[in-house]
Amino acid sequence: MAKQVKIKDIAKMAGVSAGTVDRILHNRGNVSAASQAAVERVLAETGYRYNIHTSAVSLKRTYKVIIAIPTARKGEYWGNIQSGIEHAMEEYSDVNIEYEYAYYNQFDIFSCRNSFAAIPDMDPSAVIIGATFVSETMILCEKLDQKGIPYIFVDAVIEGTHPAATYSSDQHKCGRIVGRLLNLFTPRDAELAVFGSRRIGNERASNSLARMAGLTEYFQGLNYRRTIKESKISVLEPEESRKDILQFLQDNPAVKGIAVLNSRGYILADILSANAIRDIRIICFDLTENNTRCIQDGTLSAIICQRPELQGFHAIKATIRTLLYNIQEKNRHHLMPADIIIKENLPMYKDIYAE
Amino acid sequence: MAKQVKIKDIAKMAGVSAGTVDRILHNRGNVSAASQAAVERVLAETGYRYNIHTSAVSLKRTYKVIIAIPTARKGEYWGNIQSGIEHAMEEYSDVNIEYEYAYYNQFDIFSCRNSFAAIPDMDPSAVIIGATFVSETMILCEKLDQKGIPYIFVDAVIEGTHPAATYSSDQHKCGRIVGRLLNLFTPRDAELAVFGSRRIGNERASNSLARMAGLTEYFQGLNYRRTIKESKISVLEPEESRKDILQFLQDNPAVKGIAVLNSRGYILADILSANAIRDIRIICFDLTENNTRCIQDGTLSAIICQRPELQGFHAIKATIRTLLYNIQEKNRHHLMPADIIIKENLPMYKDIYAE
DNA sequence: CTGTTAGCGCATTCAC
DNA sequence: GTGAATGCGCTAACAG
Repeated sequence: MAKQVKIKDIAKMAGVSAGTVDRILHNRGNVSAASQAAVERVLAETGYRYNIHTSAVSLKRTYKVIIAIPTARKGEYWGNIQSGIEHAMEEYSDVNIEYEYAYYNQFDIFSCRNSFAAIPDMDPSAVIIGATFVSETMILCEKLDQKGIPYIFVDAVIEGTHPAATYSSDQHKCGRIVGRLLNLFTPRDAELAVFGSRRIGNERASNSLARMAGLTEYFQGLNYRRTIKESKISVLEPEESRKDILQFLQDNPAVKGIAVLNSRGYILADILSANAIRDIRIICFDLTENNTRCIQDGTLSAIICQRPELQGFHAIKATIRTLLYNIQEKNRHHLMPADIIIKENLPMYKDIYAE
Repeated sequence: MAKQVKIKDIAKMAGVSAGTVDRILHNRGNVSAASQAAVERVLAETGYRYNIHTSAVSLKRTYKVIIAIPTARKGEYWGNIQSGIEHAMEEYSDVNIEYEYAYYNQFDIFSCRNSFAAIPDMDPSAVIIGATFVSETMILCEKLDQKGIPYIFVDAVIEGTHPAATYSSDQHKCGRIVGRLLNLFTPRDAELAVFGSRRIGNERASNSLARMAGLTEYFQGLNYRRTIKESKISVLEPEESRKDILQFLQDNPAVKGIAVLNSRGYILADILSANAIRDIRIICFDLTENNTRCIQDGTLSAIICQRPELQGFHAIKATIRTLLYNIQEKNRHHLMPADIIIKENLPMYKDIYAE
């Protein structure tokens, strides 16, 4: 509870006026090298940080943050990220920050391309990016890099970019967790299966791949072997997908545990219950409304949840830090924990918000 | 992003001056009934909330929060609650809030009694209570009620008190979770055991009891029966406890899964590994340093964690809300989720803090 | 009882 | 280039 240093104190210590300190703090220029050096030394010594809230009162400019994420409904994964974002915006409503969405359809690469193309001209102070399509995201980031506009990733991190911060989960570790849970939920002699997404190149494919690698690694680390089959679910052709899945199960009657490496576990769960198949355990990702329902009625055994609200919430906090204190943070990559959700602890997660 | 209403706007709308609005906002008195009514109506209509940060700039008084919790080291349960508290205090350092600890020894009822007795005379604006001993806590709360000092519970909620907010977990549900995990980790024909604390009346006994009830209920709900033995661990007499435990295991060789209903699972784990007993699965509570170590080396199978940092963090936020906006919140009881931590997701939880 | 004024930490504007 | 002056939302002290 040491008394906070004020801008006037800094000015006095450096032998200049408050105005000069302010010019340096927000590098507005028009400062002599001598003053610059003197003030910066005092700034470093004291570790001074101005009060963003009182600053906001007199600050004229307002920052505009573009949120580039897929469209989603309330209870879905991206909807939860959005909730966290809006929650944080509300909490920091006294800071002069506006935001605007640049939505895109996560199943449509052209929609993403269009949406992202418009962003650099929206005059953003910063951009929060929920990346789905790798090359589209890289193109956007390159433009932002050129303009010196900071960007922050949620959910996934795209290699080769220069984000100011990232909030995501270690998908490889998530894959290991799924492996362990499958192992727990099924007898050792049962066969297992992994379901990915049908389409490649889009839809957080990199996440799915990392999860797959982790899962595979987990089973390789065991001192015994388990049989693991592979198949896919197609969201776009549900009827065909349904037939494929039933055929797969008929062909592989020994499969008693299935990992779905995305949020569509409920689709599989619904198909199984519609066909009165009750002895197959399913694990998938993301605490969406549909998955919640299936956990409750027991058709889904576990969900891995990566705290989307918290990701959104933190992304805004990081944005504010980046824009207001213009310092580079040492640890830019923040990993969310992977919560294991089963029927017994599900109710405790339902009302919990970001912060 | 609707433009915020300011105190001057309220004054204009109600036909009074800003000074009068301020007097009403902080019920400082010296206001006519007519003005009071007019302003309150506008306040309600607009849903106005003053900016606590700019307020703090001109506010003379400073609030003093007493933190009444058990002493603990950094990595322990109460240490984590304390981290959350200090983290929040740092984040809100611009608001005029001071804090002071009123520590007590969670194993010594007299220490608690002494510590709590001094609190009402410390001139607190609010008190955050980590309750261990029920009657001592009730006595304190009664005094605080009389003085009109708000208090907030973390970790446990004591019945018959009137807290402004509570942050805890549903211990009964936690017990069910432990039951489910025990069931998953052990073969159906194995016997199970539950270890509580030796001393009664203290040490979050109410938490342990609720956990026990939930666990029992879980096993009663199964359509088959499992044998569950009971025993205790004594922290105060470790050597004797060690012998008791080994004796217990010798007497009950069929026991292959043990639930420890508090944070001392590592004690049991250490005893088992010292005696080269490897086929017993242990589950306990709280992500302390010792338990972390045992999860890592595999001697502990799972931990239930109730986000102590988050509890502490939220307790401070609630304190600030209570003191600064003096409104009663509808939902005073906030339940933390119970995270299931196993070897595979442990590393993801290690660095995560409150917010 | 009430409106006015000064001042908090800060950003901005404007003389110098 | 720089300091002094003004205003932001708010509280506090003062005069009526």
